[in-house]
Amino acid sequence: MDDERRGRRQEQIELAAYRVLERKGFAGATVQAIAREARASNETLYNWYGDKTGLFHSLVARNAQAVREALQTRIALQAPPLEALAAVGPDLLALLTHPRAVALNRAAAADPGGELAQAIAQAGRQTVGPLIAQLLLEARNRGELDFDDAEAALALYLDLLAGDLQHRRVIGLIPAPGAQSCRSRATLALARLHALCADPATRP
Amino acid sequence: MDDERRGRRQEQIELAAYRVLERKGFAGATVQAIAREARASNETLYNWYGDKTGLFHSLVARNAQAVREALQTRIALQAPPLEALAAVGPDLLALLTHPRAVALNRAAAADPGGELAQAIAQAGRQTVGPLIAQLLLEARNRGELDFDDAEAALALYLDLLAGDLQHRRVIGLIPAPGAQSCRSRATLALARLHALCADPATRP
DNA sequence: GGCCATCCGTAATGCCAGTTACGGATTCGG
DNA sequence: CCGAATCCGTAACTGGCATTACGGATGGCC
Repeated sequence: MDDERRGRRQEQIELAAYRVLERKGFAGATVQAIAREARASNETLYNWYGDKTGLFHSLVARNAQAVREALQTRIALQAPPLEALAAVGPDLLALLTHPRAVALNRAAAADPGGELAQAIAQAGRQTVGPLIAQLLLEARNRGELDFDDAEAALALYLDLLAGDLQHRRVIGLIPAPGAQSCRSRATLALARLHALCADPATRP
Repeated sequence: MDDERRGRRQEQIELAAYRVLERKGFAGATVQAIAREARASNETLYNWYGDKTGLFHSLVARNAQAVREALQTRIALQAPPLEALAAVGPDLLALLTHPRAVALNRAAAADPGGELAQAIAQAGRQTVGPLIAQLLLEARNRGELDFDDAEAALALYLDLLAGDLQHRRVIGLIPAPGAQSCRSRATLALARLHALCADPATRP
């Protein structure tokens, strides 16, 4: 089997794994259940991923890649940074609260070894953070936003955008917000970021 | 065994359970491990709590009670509501990110039945929400804060205070913030809430 | 075509955890 | 004091899961 065929087969397997994970949760996402859903054998999965943790590592990485591409695609459609941020905010919120992301975060919370958390942290540093921070810096360069510390500005924006929604999704307290809810929350977050940046006492 | 003795014994058992949960995580907090730590027998635990989920239900409830009492004690020491809020903010943030709260939230994330999530939600409705909302309403009554919707004001305050800290704690991305960090974050959250309430465009 | 590597479907192995059961010790109530 | 209930420490039972193994089918290479 050449690399391309194997890549396609792995995608099939990993999409099957997401389905099982979202339907049955981490406890129900046994290697047997995933193998059955993917019509693959245990042996193949262990040969290709090493062990169960290795398989979940790949699930985290693939999802992060998908998130990054979705955000980059949305950002590429807009020229001014604040317009891009206004456009990408709802998308980002929807992705953060999506059943797949929630299921992966739940797996990390349940993972005794802490490895999935590491994988999620690493993926986040290459995904959401830099993209949004770049937009914030460009807006500052154009004099449209004022802040001293880009990291703090990014953190404030995410607090206003998502707040504790991810937490409540992961614990299972709320359903995913709808598209309208994501839009209005993102709009309000941007307005509030703008207002707080304008005042030296509250500026990040 | 009379009720009072049994109550004291149950507290011992539940404190032992917290220790095991915080040390070993949900996967490691087996009924056997908890029984050993508490020097109790399986049979007693099953007689008193029904099953493992029942035991964890009690852990959630006991922690919520402790949180409520800690907040009420802190609030009772202050007279004006904004001063009370300034005093209770750091405490609240420390409690939300405390290893015990994190361990219980992790258990809820890992719990396939969703029952612990329900217990946590129920506890939250009787704990943090009403206490803080009461302070916000009193501040509004004194003309010190302006908002249209108390629920939205409460949500904004919590977003500014805790943001995604709980989420990152539960997933295992960050250690608990120190006391100084809780204080400065709580102070900034209150200043930002004040600023956003003063502007009709950003007011909750 | 033949040989080898790999994948699939299935079975087997070993370990673990939730739960129940048991004998002896302790406590409680009459 | 005696009998019953309950707790403690320990063992047993059952089922499930991660992982490994196996026979047959498939695909690739010479």
